[in-house]
Amino acid sequence: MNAKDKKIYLAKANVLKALSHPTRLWMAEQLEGGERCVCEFVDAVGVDFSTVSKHLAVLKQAGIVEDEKRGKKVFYRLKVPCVLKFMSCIESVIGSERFCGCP
Amino acid sequence: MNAKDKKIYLAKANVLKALSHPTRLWMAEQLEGGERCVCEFVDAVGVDFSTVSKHLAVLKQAGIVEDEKRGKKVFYRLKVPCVLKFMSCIESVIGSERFCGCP
DNA sequence: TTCTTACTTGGCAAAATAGCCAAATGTTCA
DNA sequence: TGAACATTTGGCTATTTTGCCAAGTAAGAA
Repeated sequence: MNAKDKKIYLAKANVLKALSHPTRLWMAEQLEGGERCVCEFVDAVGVDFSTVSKHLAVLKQAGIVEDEKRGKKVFYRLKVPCVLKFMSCIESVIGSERFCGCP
Repeated sequence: MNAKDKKIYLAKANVLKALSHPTRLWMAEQLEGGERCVCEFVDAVGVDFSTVSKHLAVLKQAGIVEDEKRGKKVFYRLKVPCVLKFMSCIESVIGSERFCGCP
């Protein structure tokens, strides 16, 4: 790995890192169904408004989502929808680890 | 998000988290070309032996790679190759952020 | 203009992560 | 057996991440 490679892999890893939090991943998947405002996520996720806002900022900074203010609300939508295409594969990984909902 | 959803998204996020480090992502991609022993990574990455070993342990714990000891060496290989299928998409994300090698 | 709604930002403490060093383990070779 | 090699583990510190609270901003309503 030379310096240029390091930069590229750092950039790629940052995109993955943005998706590697349960709340952020869940929100990104919700956006597959179309744009949502911040308040909708706050209601559904059950954490502080500021926490949701910061999570969305991470996804935005990574280039995964974009936002638009309309009136009092800010709507977020997927900028690069393919980012969730590989979820069936991720599911097969956790499947291979015999993940289940059991206690 | 109920308790079961939380568990599932935590598990999925863990797989992504395992890949969200430049060194681990690079190593996972190298494994697409076939198995490698730890020492090969140490030489290429330029970081401590113990650090490489710990990174590989993270990938293993996530279910992405598996290892096999043969003689003195431990070989790692991809357990779920599809995990890297979405890299072209990740590249399009960093492309959309106008990522380049420039300073 | 003031109030309320819908956010974002700054600050902080707790927890997790990264990478180094030193020590321990397991395997082959002399 | 003992030395050398390949790797893992434990321990430590520096850095990053997370999530809450409080304060700040922007837009529409009264």
